[in-house]
Amino acid sequence: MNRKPNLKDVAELAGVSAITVSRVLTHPDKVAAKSRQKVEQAIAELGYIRNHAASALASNRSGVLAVIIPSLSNIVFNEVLQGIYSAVKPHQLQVILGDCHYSPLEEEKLIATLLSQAPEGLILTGTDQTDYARKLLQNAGIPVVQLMELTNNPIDINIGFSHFAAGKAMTEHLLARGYRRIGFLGARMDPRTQHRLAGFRKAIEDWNTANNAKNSGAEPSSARCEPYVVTTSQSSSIKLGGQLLQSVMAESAGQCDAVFCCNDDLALGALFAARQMNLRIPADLAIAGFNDLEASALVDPGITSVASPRFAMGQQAVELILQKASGAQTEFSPLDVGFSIMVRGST
Amino acid sequence: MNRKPNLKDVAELAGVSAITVSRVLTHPDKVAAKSRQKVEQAIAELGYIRNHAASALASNRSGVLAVIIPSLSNIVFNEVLQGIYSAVKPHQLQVILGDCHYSPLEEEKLIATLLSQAPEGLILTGTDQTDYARKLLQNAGIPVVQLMELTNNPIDINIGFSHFAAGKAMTEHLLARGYRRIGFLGARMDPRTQHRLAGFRKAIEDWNTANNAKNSGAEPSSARCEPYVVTTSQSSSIKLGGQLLQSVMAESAGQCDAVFCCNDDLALGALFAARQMNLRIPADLAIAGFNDLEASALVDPGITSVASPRFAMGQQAVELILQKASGAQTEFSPLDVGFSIMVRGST
DNA sequence: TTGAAAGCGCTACCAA
DNA sequence: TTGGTAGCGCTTTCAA
Repeated sequence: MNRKPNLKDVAELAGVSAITVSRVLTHPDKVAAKSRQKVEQAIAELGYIRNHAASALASNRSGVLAVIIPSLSNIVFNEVLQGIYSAVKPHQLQVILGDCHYSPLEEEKLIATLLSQAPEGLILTGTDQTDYARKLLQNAGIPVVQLMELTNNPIDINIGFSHFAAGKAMTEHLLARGYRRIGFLGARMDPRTQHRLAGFRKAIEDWNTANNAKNSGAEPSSARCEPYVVTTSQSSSIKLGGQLLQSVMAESAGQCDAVFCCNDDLALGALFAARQMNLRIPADLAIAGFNDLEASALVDPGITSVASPRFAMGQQAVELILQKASGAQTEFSPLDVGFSIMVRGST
Repeated sequence: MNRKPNLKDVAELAGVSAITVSRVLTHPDKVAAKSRQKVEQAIAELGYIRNHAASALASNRSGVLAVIIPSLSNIVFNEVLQGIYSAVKPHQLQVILGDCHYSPLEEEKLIATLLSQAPEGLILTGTDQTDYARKLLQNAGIPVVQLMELTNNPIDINIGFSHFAAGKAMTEHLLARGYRRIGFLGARMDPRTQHRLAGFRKAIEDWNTANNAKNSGAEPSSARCEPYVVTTSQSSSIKLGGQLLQSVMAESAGQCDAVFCCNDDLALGALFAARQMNLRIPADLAIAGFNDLEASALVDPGITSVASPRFAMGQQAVELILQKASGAQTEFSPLDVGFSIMVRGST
């Protein structure tokens, strides 16, 4: 026989019926030890591998979890993925992964494609899906997680933290440290980056308001905090961080005394460039980042950054999907996993 | 109607037969424009999504490409993945990805699992599969790529470069620069790392032999090159690079004048640690790495490193799989993509 | 604990 | 260009 063996072949060899073989594969404990042994031996002998498509069709369970991330090159999503894989492991689930390159339209297409696999659940990054994508997902009848970021209008399950609050908190940290001419370096400007920028602006606005109130009458100009915002749609890289630092220095006529980088890649690039410009850090220039990458803690000085539980978010996403899929009627209000500011020498 | 619409529903609504709808989905050009339009409208109206399992079962084509990498956290494999995804895009293929954590046994299990999806092809990292895994793959009757590394006994298609040659070439570079007390810092010690180490040893052995021949009679000890090898099975990280540098300095009683790190993470860590030890680079200590990460070019001094075409390897793997799957009888001898040494300030 | 029959939703094959 | 028929390999349901 040359074709691949199927259930029936195994059954014949083992001297049982096909369904018994099927049971050995899915509920081994519901089969008598004797039969099970015979079946297992037949499987080994034939090198039988169960046909997933047939199994999925008959059982209406695909055993597939779909995941869409915005970028394969950004290590941040790798950590989320690791969490997802670690949580998936004990359950018989395969992950199919899509990369939407930060594009909601690509994401929409991917969703349509991935849904045809009838996944048990779907994990998305961010909360900015197209209307059509939302509709597709609502009709799909499977648990959906929007990860990394919070929204008050989730499709289904929502796990993340407020990038606005994080951006605001980091800016407040810089203000508290006495920096008053603060630059914001932003690349790619995806929604989460924009929220960080909004938080940055709000913190400065609040500070200026509060400060004006105190010093009313006095010359306000010297007491104001001056924001310098430099952004680009280019995708983020270490190198770009150095370039953006030069831009902000040019724009501020060298007055900028701190930069808040929308991620740690930019921050590292800014740090390297600042060294070459002979700026002392943090005396001449403070540098803050976002994501708390390993390198940020190890460069000298260490870069102050925003940490968030990425691995745990990935795990939670899987767990909540499985809970929901198994019919638990728990209410999943948006789940805020929080963030923390890792203060280091750069600020 | 509450259940999900199927082909038949679409067919009825469009006033055609089921098979015509199927054709619209797979070979739209083989259907009259008029019918096609009706069908497409019906699909949109019902929000129909084709059942992949049924399609795969009936057609015996899964539309799935299986990929196994040793680590999700190592950015090196991300670049390979990006190549794979970019090549897969124009073809209707979904990627299912497994992470075997550098373990051949986990890899074997993953192979068995992934094969049940009847993938059109399978991409593996490295050439160190278990015997059972090899047997599974040989019986699977699908194109298999072993990527990243060369072997003279490939399972099927083999694309990569010689890590031995690269390790040797880098060491020769250090020797040519005049370094004589060279350390090798190795972490995780997967097969490719071991080949790099073997290349390191060979280069030094060759050099000592050649040198002995020239200076026969003279005091050989001062003319010998001294290798210091420090390895650990811990997984690689920037931080670990600093620790290993300290070990090699301790072991060599501070005599070590160059370190070849098995990857750039270690090299970065070594660089940061060397700075804190007030070592001038490359005067007091040369540092060489492997993989040519972005940061290696941007730190000061830049880290000399081995570059390889990772993105292109991923692409090629997909392309050769598709070629082979479509019956092209090309002979695929191991494909050496080569490497290059990026010389920078650190050496 | 085991088995027989039916059918999941789609596509290959052939015929019109 | 279109359609009818059959069947992919498995699991569900029900009965023994």
